[in-house]
Amino acid sequence: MASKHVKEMEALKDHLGKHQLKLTRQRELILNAFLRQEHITAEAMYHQLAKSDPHLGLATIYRTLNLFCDAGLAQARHFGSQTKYDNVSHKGHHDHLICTGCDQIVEFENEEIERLQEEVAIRNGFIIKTHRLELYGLCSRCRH
Amino acid sequence: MASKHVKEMEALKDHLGKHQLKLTRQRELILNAFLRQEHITAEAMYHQLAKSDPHLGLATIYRTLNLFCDAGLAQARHFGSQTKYDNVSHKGHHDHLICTGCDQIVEFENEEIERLQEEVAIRNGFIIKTHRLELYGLCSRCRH
DNA sequence: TATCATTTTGAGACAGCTTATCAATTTCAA
DNA sequence: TTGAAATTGATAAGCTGTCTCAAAATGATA
Repeated sequence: MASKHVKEMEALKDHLGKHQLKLTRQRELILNAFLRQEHITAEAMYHQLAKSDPHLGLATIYRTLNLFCDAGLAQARHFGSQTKYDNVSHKGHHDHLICTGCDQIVEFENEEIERLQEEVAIRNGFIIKTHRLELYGLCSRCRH
Repeated sequence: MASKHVKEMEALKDHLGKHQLKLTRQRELILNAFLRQEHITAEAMYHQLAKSDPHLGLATIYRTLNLFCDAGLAQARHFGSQTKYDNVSHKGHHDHLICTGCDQIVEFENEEIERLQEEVAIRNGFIIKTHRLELYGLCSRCRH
């Protein structure tokens, strides 16, 4: 029954504590559901959780996912008219190649790019927590 | 009076010709305004053009910017709840270092990263038109 | 240049996604 | 246990962007 996501739970509690926020049943519930995903929309999570908790409100899902973003557990990404919430803890960070022709998304990782990002950050006195890299263009099929 | 953006104008005419579309006063007007920007939202362009053309409708701006996307002159990018239209002919991408402590934004460019992005794209059969790279973290002051 | 089928426009209605509102409930420090 | 403060759920409201449609503009053709 106990969650396997102890580290993330601690991170959330830490954030809550630092901001005079409270740990609620809904927040625990949504966190556990969220951590099982790689990325998900609020709407999708709403329907998914409705099976076990029919009275969990959509607004609460949105609020909570945005809270996770503040806490550094999630990252919002806007796609067309929808927002997807990425699970930051999911196997490192993956970047995205996005085809503007067919909306196909290809995920990739590139250590060399990550290393150079780190370098840029250090040069500017920054410590990176997360990043977002999206390459927009046309995939081989959409190029005609 | 004549536009300096001859090449883009030709590209638009070419697209129009191939799709049984017509060249209108509004399309010329919006193209010239658009090409002066690096990126802009439909709303911003609406207000900008309202000064000289009070009766240019917002729907027309949206339709025309989407047309530019189809013609390969523009590229839509979703940013928060808004859509920004990038001027594809504008080269200088600047990427961003964003401090989550004080919201300070530092712009940077890194040719090596750009080169690696290109490499990743090619490996996946993509042709990049634009990209977006944002590094989130803490600046030297906010690190405590 | 006049004709006219076709496309485009402008204005507002409409739709989808997200946030704001607010009374009722829950949390948690004392 | 108590009570101030935060949170929730339901729904209204807000924001972007698209659709509708009558009127106007375009451009191929004569």
